[in-house]
Amino acid sequence: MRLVTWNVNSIRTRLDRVLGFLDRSQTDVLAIQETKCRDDQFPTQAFEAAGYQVAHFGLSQWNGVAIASRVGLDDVATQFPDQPGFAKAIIEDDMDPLLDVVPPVEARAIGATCGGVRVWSLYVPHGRALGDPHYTYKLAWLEALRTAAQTWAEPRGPREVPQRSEDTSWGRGAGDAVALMGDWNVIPLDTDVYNVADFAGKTHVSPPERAAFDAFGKAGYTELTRQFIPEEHTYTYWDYQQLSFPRNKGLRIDFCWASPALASRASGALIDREERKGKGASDHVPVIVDLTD
DNA sequence: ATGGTAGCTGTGCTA
Repeated sequence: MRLVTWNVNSIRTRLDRVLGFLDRSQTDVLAIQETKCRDDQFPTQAFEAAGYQVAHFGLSQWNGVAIASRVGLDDVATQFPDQPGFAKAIIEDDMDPLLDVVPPVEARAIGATCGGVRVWSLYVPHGRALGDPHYTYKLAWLEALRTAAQTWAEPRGPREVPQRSEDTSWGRGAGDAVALMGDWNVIPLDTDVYNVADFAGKTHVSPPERAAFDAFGKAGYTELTRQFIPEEHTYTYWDYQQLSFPRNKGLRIDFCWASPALASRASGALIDREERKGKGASDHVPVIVDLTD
């Protein structure tokens, strides 16, 4: 089975390129970020015509996440447990604080079960600047996700031991097969950026962000693209500005953390750098993970 | 020389 994550930077602008990719890539499940539209604006029919079921969560022109699958799509969730919201949105949306003091959850996470794998399409908050409220939000968001992910990876209780011999998942000794895929907006290693000195004092490389990212590893997850693509200066994103792609001034910020039950099935990973070329490219490229059946 | 790109029901915000 082939899983892919891709920040498309507007699904409506990128629809032809996304459908073209699906047509030639043998993708079974595509986790999409930054659809930049509401649910009623999402091109569901185009995906269905291509043979994919699709679930989308979008509230405005910002963020927006989706999962497209040709191996089933069940039990859709549009937020993870205790996912923080962002307080600034209360002010901007002119909501009555007496009626709703809880910051609204943004459209940054969607989960669905596809072909037996619990897939999450995740768009981690950017952070904007060290000390910005959005930076605090980013760290809280990652911590809440890690807490939830840890429970998903735990071995299941005795009552959930499968009774049917053909269900081999229990034999792997771990919980659900979970794929946490998306744009993590964290540069985990100094060698994941063209020149780390340019990021001094900025987001994406700060020790708290890197610790929040590495915490998934401490929770038992494996980052599959690192496992199969250890080469330094291998990027998944290039800014639109200043000829970043021709100059290969990129960042590695799109990843797939796999629970133990999923990691044991991983057979390879690819970063489709070709998708950054030509007119109308997203600033991110598809990141591909392959699993044995 | 403080620019530059792209997308969004946008005259600014987000990345």
